[in-house]
Amino acid sequence: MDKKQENKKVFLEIVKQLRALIKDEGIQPGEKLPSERVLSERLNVGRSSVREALRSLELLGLIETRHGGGTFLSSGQSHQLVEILASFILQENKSIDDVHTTRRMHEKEAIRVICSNRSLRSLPVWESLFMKLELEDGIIRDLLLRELIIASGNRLALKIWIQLAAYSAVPLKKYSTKEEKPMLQMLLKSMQLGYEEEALRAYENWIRYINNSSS
Amino acid sequence: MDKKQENKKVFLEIVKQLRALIKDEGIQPGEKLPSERVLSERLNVGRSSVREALRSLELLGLIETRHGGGTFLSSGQSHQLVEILASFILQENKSIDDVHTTRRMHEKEAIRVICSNRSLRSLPVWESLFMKLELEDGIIRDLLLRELIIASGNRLALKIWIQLAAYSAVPLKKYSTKEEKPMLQMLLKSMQLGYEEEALRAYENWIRYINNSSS
DNA sequence: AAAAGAAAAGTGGTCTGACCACTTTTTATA
DNA sequence: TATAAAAAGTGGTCAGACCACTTTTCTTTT
Repeated sequence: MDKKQENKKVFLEIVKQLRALIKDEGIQPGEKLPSERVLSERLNVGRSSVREALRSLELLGLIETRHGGGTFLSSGQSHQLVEILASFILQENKSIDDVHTTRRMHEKEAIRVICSNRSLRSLPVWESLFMKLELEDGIIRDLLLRELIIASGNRLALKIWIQLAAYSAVPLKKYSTKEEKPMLQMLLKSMQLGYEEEALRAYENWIRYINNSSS
Repeated sequence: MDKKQENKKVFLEIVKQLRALIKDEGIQPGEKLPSERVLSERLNVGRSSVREALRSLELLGLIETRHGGGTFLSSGQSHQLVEILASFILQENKSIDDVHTTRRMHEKEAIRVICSNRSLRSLPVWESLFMKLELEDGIIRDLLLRELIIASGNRLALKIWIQLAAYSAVPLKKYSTKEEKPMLQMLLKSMQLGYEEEALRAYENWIRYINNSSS
């Protein structure tokens, strides 16, 4: 009775073999994969089966496809996944708020992590951003936030954050305004000094400002 | 020069149409979708194209397929996505730590949210869990954590957390031991009273205990 | 010889038809 | 009525064909 339910799913097997091939071949992100016809021959399966596997990986954002050009291992982030999630999983209205909230959670956590770690606090990138704020008119908001996530050292969190950011991106006003400068400076300085509460407060103020100014 | 780069991707168009069809038809989770051949006819595309779209949705866990039986709207959550993430995205060793860290971040954030909201603090589920701790030998650890995430009200965070929890699940010792009881009681009580710092401290202690006892 | 243009080869995108394996439904039989 | 057999329905896979687009190669022109 207790049948083991041998999960056959040949289609998933191809995905697995593709992964092995990529590893064995040492294909790096951005590089080209063998053509569908070659893969079909190499794996001893039909081309349509190969395509079904490739299409799935494409939806996940793991590969990129150029008509007439070839198939490539994805280098950067993708927004396919988030679009699908958006349309299928997140059907309710509240979902957009959730994306926003979750995104902010990652950012706050990154600030906490950085504040509590001395070597992260003294990363040269903060001083660099501080200077940039002083010299230039504004900086790209997401750029600063991405640096925070990167510095926190959690690559999975970065992956997730990129997806969330891609979805909740604000079309207008990507650059910070003059009004934001003191808040951002406060955030960076507090962080460099390890003042967690003040850094978070500055962050909250900033986000509040962004939300109000965009509405 | 500023070409809009009209994203054509016919393959994604089919996914979109499938979604519309599901909505229009009012197909509920667990129910059957039209057959591939019918879909092919209905959407005016080849069967192979339909399959490519379906395979992608299957990999995402949004549909389930039974050989000879049909295609069904997925009811519960799936673990395909997490497996793919595990094998493709999370290749490094550090990645397991990242999953753990990210998961804990979600849990901590949930605690913060609950503590800072009066109606969430006074949810009957906490008292119920408190009682259960008193009466029974132990409770399922993830059960309590899931309640936290659910209560925090962020459905996206819940989705993500479920995936992370599925991946980082500890095989042994799913149930809490006697030693954990005071920590959990402390966590619940602090939370009910809105003592954020104490709740977080209790949580940290508990997690630390779990990590030590499982290693 | 170098540059420009044209042809060829390579590659993904899609469709059709066929056959197999499995499940569900219908029909025929005991 | 119950059981068994046949049929229909459905997903799984493959092969071939054609199209659209890109890259490479070759030819022509300057």
